[in-house]
Amino acid sequence: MVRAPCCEKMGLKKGPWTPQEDLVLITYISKFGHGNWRALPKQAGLLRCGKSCRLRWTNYLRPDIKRGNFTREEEEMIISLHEMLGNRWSAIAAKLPGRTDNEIKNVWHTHLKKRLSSDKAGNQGPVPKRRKTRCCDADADADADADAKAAESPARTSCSDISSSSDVTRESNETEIKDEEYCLQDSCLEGFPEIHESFWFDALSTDYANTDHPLDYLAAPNGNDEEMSYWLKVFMEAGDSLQLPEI
DNA sequence: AACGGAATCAACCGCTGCCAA
DNA sequence: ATTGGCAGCGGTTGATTCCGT
Repeated sequence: MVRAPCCEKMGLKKGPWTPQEDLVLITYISKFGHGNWRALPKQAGLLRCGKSCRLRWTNYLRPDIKRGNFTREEEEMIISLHEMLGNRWSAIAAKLPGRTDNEIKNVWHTHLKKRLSSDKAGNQGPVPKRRKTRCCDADADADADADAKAAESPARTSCSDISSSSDVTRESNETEIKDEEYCLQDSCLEGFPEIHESFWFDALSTDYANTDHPLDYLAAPNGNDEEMSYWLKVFMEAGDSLQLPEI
């Protein structure tokens, strides 16, 4: 097999995602889904490889992700599932709605492994000092909010269950678009113009820039499908010859 | 207040398996 | 049966944040 060139060699960006990139990705996937990760960044105007986009979406941006501290019950579940399944993090994540394999893997390595070893030694394991995501959960209240929001989410599926974003976007936006129409065959993508990265960035609102998380803005009281369409229109109208594709 | 070590977690790397040609 | 392209997975890394001194 021939390995695809790495992002760096292709002149693609690496490292932490900016809120602007997040918004571009969320907006694009909400509107068009992600049938083809490899084609997505180009179509959306992102200087990222498809792999990076997929990871960002599945581990961080999906609307059904449950953020905040793991509950004791979740931790116990991870431990027992790990006994059965081993390091099959995606399989474990499938049993824990709203949790990603990456997150579970991190928790295992940082908390649970230590706790287990200290339990075996007969100690009460050290209580995790903190768990704070970098841009979502500023404190415990935020954690609680995140949990509450997650609980309100109509249908949370695990990372592993998501092979197409259409489930998520459809349900969250209450649209009735069929899979065939929503999935990104190349023909579907043709309607979406290729946009230079700077175009999106220039079009961003300050409101969005002041939120902690892209979804905080998009999931705000007005954050619905119409909101998405509105922003897309704003973006499109900022350009000269760009048009919303027909879906 | 400043510093250094520890903890955390987002993101990357590289491999595997699946599928279509 | 073989090859190439892709998505997904698990391991690992490195930047950031926290906490104790």
